[in-house]
Amino acid sequence: MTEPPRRREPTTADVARRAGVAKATAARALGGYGSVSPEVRERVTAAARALGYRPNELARSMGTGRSRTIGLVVGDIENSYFGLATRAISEVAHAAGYEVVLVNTAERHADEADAVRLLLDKRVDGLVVVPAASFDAGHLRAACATGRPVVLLDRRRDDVPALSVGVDVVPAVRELTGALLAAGHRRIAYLTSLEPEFDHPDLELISSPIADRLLGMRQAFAAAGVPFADDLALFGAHSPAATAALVDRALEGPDPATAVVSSDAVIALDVLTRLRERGEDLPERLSFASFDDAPWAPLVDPAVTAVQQPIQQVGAECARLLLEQVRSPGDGPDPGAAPVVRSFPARVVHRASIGPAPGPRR
Amino acid sequence: MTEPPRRREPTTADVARRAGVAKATAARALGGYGSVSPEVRERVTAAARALGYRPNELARSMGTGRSRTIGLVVGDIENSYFGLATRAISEVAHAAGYEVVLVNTAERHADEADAVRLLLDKRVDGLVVVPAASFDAGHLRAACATGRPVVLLDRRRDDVPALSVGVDVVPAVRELTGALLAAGHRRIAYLTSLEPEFDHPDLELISSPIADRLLGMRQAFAAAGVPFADDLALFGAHSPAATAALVDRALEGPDPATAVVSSDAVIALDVLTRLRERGEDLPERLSFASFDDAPWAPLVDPAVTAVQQPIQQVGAECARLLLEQVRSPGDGPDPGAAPVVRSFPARVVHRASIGPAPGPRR
DNA sequence: ATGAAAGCGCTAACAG
DNA sequence: CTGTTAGCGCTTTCAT
Repeated sequence: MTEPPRRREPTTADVARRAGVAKATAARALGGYGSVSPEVRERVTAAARALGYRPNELARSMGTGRSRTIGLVVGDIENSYFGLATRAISEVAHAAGYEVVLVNTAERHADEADAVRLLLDKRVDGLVVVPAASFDAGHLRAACATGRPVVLLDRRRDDVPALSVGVDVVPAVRELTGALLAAGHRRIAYLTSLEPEFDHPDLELISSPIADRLLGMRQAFAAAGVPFADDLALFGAHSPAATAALVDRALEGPDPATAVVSSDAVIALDVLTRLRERGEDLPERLSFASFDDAPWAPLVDPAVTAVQQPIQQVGAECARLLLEQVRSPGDGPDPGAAPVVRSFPARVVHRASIGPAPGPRR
Repeated sequence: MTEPPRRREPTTADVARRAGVAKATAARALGGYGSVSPEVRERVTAAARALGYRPNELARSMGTGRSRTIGLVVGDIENSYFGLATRAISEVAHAAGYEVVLVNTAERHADEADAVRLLLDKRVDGLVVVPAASFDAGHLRAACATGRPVVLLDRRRDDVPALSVGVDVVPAVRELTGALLAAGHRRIAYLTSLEPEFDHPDLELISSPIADRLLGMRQAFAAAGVPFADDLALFGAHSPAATAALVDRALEGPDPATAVVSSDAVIALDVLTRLRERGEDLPERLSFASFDDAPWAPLVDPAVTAVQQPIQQVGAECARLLLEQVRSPGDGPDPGAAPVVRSFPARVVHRASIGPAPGPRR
């Protein structure tokens, strides 16, 4: 039934021999370049089929210098936010005949740098990176310097000459915060998984999405003429336990939060779990909202108000822009020019988890 | 600051010239094989650093015949079940110095076949595939025939000489179904996204996980001496609308279901949404359970009883077995031998969504 | 349109 | 230990 497993895979030379033509001719017919007479092409493809020939893409890439592969470096695929982005990117890439090499860095900067280097060594034609929070972007600048296109996903870096595609959350955050302020909340906690070491004046550089969220909150407070106290901007929600501790911190002490906002859907789950454990009354005595409108948000009790971010559009656009550059080399942004940023607007989905601020507790 | 962007990337030859040694010597020092005197090695690495040399992995792979890359073909990464598997696989692979090329097939058989072929053409060292439901596994057999190791994830195929790693759900399904039967349920609906065309005697071949679920249910019914009516095994829950329609079908008619079980967490969300819309009383008048214990399962109301599947372990083991074969070529299973299967047990997490079967409705 | 031959950047086999 | 010489399988001149 099955043909005897050949030790050596057939090459263009084998096909050429069998078809009685020169190696180059066979290669042309097989590779679909140059020109071959219909008759010869037919003979060659027949020989190829008979031999079970398959092109060696490695060799092909070596000759052409293009691998039809793009690299994707993400902090955490199991966060469905990035899962959706990954899906959109690979969809677009695949439609254009490109493959995606995925590297998960667990948000570790060193792994990210290694990944970028290795992908470049593997000669990917372009790179999509979700940069982990870090002061150092040398690896990204180095990547750009190779001349291969790089696109930043979800996070901007002013110090990297690459375009970036993300979500414009500021207006949505303003709206959300405004709604909370209008409901009488003054003490609003914000939880992010970002490490406390990054709670730093250069936050905009280190993690633009977090900076944007904080910026939107500040703007809303300012518009309402309410002083913004950033003692409730809580960093380090990277695990259920850590998040629980931060929730406790927000809800205890002399001037506790009356509303909690989580920076993504993963944290939201941990926050909600902790709030249940504490027996908090939502939305009567405590309000809650989350970034990322997860599919379960409408189903929990109370249904969670969320900032919905069009991450699939972001991913798709990212891939499109990258492939555009991949196809027209030298078209990348000048290392000197201002970084180009494209963003898609987020919107607030109002649900039941926000209520009027309660009177003093107990 | 930044060195002027070189048009041509430096090669071993450039490094060799600058270090005043032969190309092969430089290559040895850089590639970490053969033997070089410490002194020469130092000189070479210095030259490499000065030139900003980076190895061309493509060329390296071409010479060695190994790409240190494995292919991963999955139906749907945005389903966090496979997202977790992907994460585990890439973790293990990465730790072993392997990269992962990911292809999403949207469960389309043709895309899967193309992906497998293309990955082999790109000379991946091995392949992890979650085979989409299909009668035809020719592409997988062809992959095995190349001699490169292939491991099947989550789904078995008796007609493919590859090992497979999955979840043993049968005992858990028996337990879950037994619990429902003990609670008095007789009409239990099961919803799967598998297309109705696959509701076929060869289900075991087409999609072993679905076959297993049905098998476990049948066993539990048999053990309870209750006839199993498979008119409630509902296929085609591939979209919110389709799922809603199936829920309606299960809950209407002369002999409606009193319990619903969904085949995965994505479907669970759609089912719950529809049940809300219909105003069903859970768990008083209707019971519900799901495969995949999603993180939100404890948070919805009522908390969802679920079959928890150790997909991360499965993914990790899959990668381990694959890499083991990758490293010892010729160690793969004989095409003739019985396929090797490794599986990890699922367990039932009992929560509030299952209650006693109600009396007649209305 | 086809053939011959020269690379792509590296590894590998063989001398010295 | 180091240099020389071939490849790996394909693309790409350059002739013819």
